[in-house]
Amino acid sequence: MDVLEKRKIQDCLGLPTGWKREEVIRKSGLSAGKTDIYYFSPCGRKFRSKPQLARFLGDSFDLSAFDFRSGKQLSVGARKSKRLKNIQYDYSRGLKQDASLVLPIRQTASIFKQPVTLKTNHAQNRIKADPKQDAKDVPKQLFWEKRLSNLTASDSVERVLKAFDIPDNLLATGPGLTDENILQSISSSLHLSNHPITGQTSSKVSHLFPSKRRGTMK
DNA sequence: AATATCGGCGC
DNA sequence: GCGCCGATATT
Repeated sequence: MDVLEKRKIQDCLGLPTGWKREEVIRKSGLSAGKTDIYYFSPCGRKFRSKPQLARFLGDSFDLSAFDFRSGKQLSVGARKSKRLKNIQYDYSRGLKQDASLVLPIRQTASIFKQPVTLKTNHAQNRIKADPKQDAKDVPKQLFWEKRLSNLTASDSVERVLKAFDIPDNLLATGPGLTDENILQSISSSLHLSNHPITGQTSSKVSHLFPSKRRGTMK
């Protein structure tokens, strides 16, 4: 791997997942030597200015502290200090919400051992298929809705839309679940099933693990 | 036509 | 001086 490639990869570190920053040096003309900065979103779209980036991300993102040229966040102390040696490397703030586009599918792999019961309707088998039990929902990962955290809706010009406000009588009970997670959870429930959508119906504290297990939104 | 590159306006 | 984006070159 050559030096240039290495440099590019280092530029990627610190940027939100999937985003890439490119530095192009002009090699001819009156402005030879000048460098242009480009960003590429996870879906491959190119951005060549901060306003363009802001238009794409929408109003819910604060890019005021983001320096487009350097790709870094301006630290609060950077104003008066000549020494820019140790800048805070927290770019995840500004672009966080738009990060990777991982589909919200179940990702349980076969390498994770799970109990399996073979069921047949053959007369000699003790365990037969139980229609009631089989109709139950397949198990989901706890707080699987968090997989939707980085997904946002876009309008016709690919501008990210701001999420709806939700009624304040809806409360999340899981760790780190935000209002956006709730909205995404409800939306996906509407999309995936015909069943009525309810909030948490069982006790807040599980009788199995009274001290630990918490409920989540259905 | 789409993309890469440079010019140059305007703050 | 420099960011931004239109103009022009390139594929």
